[in-house]
Amino acid sequence: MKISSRFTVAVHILALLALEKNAHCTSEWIAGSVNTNPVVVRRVIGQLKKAGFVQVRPGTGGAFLTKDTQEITLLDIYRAAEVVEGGELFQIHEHPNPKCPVGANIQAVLEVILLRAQEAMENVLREIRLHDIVTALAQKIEANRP
Amino acid sequence: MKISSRFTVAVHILALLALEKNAHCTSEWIAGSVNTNPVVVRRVIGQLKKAGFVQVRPGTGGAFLTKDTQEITLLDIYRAAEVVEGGELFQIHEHPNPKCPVGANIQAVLEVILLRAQEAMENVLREIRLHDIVTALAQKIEANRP
DNA sequence: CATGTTGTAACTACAATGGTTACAAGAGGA
DNA sequence: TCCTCTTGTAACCATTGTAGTTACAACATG
Repeated sequence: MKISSRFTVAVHILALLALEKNAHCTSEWIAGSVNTNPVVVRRVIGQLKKAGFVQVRPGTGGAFLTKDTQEITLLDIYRAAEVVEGGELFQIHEHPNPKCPVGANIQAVLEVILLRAQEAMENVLREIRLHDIVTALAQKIEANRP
Repeated sequence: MKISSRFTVAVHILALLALEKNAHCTSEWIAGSVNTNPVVVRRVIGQLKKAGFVQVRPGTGGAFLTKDTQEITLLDIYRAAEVVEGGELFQIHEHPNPKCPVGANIQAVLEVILLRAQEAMENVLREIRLHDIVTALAQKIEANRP
């Protein structure tokens, strides 16, 4: 099972808000860029609000960033999107037989190793900031200009 | 969504085969240690067979390792268990709007970063061998002896 | 030949995902 | 004031993966 696309959708949304500061970023408009349903966008934005990354103008609508793009790492977004329950990437099979020497100890042995693997992945995400994404996007956009 | 416990079940099974070389390791017996259904065990063993890590005695039954525990890394087992389709950990949302500058470029930008994160995780798994698991288990078993 | 095991199919229950419709509530403009 | 637009949320749906279960033909060995 892959990590839910909620994460990359969240990154997409935040990058959009950063690059289109002056647009009226409604869920409908954002959904047009992501190519999904406005409600899906609102759900993700709800999580980004909870994380304190964005706000939404009441009534008239439109989301905007409330943090500097340097202050948001991909790991922050990953956590905000809640794509892995409890933050634990690996699922260790539960209730192995405690009367079997292997069953009694396998969990403890695996736990430390798999946590290390998870942290290695998260450390890469921690090193990337929204600012880096936006910069890379701006470069590509510039390069593709006719 | 977490990574399927098929992976840790596979590690459990292989460790069991390594530590209990002389036992008659039927799917029923293994299932007793993992605490699951024999058919679940047979399915995982089927994948481990495909990967060339084990064989099963025809007729009489019982699985056994066909590789040295030093030759099997956790990454090998992870791949054999096929816990993430296509080997790609992150799912990038498909078909963003190519007419939007962000939509047209976000996939390319994310792809390289997320692949890097995935590889960091896999590199940790690659460093651990079944032998290390078995050694750690043996130590814990010894320590817990009354 | 009887026994025990495997491999596989088929079915189930359950959960997460992503999409969709619907609608009350709120803010601002005409 | 009323109309319009947007949001937040609930509810529902189809799809998919997971993990467990039953059932059974095929097969080797004692």
